[in-house]
Amino acid sequence: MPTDGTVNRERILDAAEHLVIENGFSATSVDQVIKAAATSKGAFFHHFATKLDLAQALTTRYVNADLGHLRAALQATATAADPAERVVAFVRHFEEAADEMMSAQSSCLYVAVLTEQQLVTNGTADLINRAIEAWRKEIADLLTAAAASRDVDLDDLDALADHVFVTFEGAFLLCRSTGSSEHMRAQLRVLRHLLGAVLGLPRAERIVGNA
Amino acid sequence: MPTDGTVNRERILDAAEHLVIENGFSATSVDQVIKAAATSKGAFFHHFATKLDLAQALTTRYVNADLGHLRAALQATATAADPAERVVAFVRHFEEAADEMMSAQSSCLYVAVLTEQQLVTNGTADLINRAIEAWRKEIADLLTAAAASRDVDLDDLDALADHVFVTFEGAFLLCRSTGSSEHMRAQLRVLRHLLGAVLGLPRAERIVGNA
DNA sequence: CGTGAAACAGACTGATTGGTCTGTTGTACC
DNA sequence: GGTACAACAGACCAATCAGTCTGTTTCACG
Repeated sequence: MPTDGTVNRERILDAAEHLVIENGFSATSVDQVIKAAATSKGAFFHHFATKLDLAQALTTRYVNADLGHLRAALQATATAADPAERVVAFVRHFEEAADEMMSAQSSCLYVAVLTEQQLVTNGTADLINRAIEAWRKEIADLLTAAAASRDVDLDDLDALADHVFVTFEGAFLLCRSTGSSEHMRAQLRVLRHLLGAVLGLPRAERIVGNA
Repeated sequence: MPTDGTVNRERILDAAEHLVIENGFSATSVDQVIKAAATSKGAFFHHFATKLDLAQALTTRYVNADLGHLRAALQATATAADPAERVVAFVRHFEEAADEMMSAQSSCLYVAVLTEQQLVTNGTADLINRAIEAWRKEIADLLTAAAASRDVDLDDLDALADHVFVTFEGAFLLCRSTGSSEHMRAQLRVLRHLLGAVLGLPRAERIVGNA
């Protein structure tokens, strides 16, 4: 093999991810990506057959990172004694990382992908669905344990679990529109309070100890 | 005046709104809009100076419709006796309209606009911000009344009010990704339960009477 | 040391893009 | 009935687009 191509490929993906999140997929031209990655057309189409291929590769990598964050949060809260408190700690974990996350990216790649029907139908949305299902499953498990230990009845567990994803994506859009990134942390905090309330946690435990 | 131009202008906006929500703004060409509206290039650029002008006009109209829905929901629940129950009724109002809304549009124009930085910086996002602020203000008022009547302490009212917008937008994305529109109603239902819980409504009132 | 293939570089191409320009048509008003 | 102007229609244009093609460099392996 000649020089390791994966290095340049990652550089292209880095540049493309930033541009696509910032401007959208169709609004980002291959030439722009090439320029930002300081590479050439030959290199780009050596690594990606078409521009749609780039979207797939981009999303695959992003989904994997996303699932990494999910696993990290599960691991960080695995030691929690009470299942309901673990749910709260799980959300707080992202709350504490919110500002750093928002300074690294102004929005979410999922938003850019799901905006364009061509990316939804070409299979890129399926990659995102895998992430959505993973979040749903893991959070539903956390909620099941919490509901059981507190003896509360949560009538649509999957939908409640999905609400975490919904909050993330909605908060990303709120941040974009207003131009202020602090909404992410604020919305995660709201989510934490709401989940605490529905799980019957005492108010003091919900309010105190903010990130 | 010759034949009323506003009729054709509205036809162009209708066609553009559908295409932009479905495919995104940059992925929608002026030629596509012209074809869908069964009109000509001359007509298009007679009504809109540039393509970005179309985005502004599109968003202005969409925001006004959005604010109309907000006002309608406020009016429909104005008769509610208890302020906390009005909050729940307010959300249920959208819950009942969710399926119809999702069959009319597969996503939200706000998502398409906020995806592209060029639209955020050119002032189109400011139009959306007006809508966001209106929702925040009205819902914060509802929540203030509800919190007072129930003697509960909601520590960040604006953020909690914003969570309604966040839920809508996040649910739109969830629907797009999964391809199933029922998530909108489900997420609004989750929102209703969560708000009911944080306002201290008895569980029976939260669960019973689903849309 | 030669050879084959991966990893580029960049000139080139046909199609599409947003936008312009030159008309033509309809009609309100004098 | 002339005239002025809004409301179109559609040919046209330069720029940009995704993608191709022909080379050149680099290196593992025999």
